[in-house]
Amino acid sequence: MGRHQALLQDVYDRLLTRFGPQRWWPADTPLEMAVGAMLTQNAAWGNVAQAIGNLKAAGLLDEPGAAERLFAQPADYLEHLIRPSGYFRVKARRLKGLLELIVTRFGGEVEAMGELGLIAAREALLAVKGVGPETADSILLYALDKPVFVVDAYTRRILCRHELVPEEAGYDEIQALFMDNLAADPALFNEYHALIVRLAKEHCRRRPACGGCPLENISE
DNA sequence: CACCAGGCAAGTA
DNA sequence: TACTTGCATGGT
Repeated sequence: MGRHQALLQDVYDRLLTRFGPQRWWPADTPLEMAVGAMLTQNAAWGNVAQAIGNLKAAGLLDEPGAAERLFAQPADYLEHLIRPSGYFRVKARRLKGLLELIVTRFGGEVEAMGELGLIAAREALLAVKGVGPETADSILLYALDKPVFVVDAYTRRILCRHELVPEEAGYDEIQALFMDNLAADPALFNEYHALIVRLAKEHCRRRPACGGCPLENISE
């Protein structure tokens, strides 16, 4: 464990006290979670929710057999349904790639990926075009319950602002800060990431300095 | 109107 | 390897 243990725990405690448990990921099934992870890339969640709503209304997320059914749809139909989430042509293609992995290697069951273990599952996910570190880790944590910390743009912004990581820090470096300083607990990582997103949405939207921010005056 | 949102890969030098 | 650009919608 590193030397920022107490600080990161303090930040977590403040966020949890302020906002309460977030109960993430907002999805009914592991497949819906994975689809949402793809669609939310550089997109507002409200738009993603519309896209997911379209998929549900079309019956394409109803288990069992949802992955196979989704995978079987023509590209232009998928594009049409996910259109509100933006980048719809690229995302339809990428979603297809993720579904191919799920269907052909795991019998259409997202959870079955967990049997590979953390390292191998992450590798398999990252091999899919359109799945980068954040998307892979989101699926590992929120669908497979693996102890991985998810780093997103908010996490980076907050850490930089409080000078806990350098501006040029890479994904792995930021992830390591959390994972080297906290117990490898999926429930903790789950809640922590969700709380960071909540903080960013609620508080740090267009505010030069975080007045009244729960993270004011954090120190080592 | 401009700007941004829970990224990622392809193109360029 | 390091930097830049394309992708696209809907809300503020």
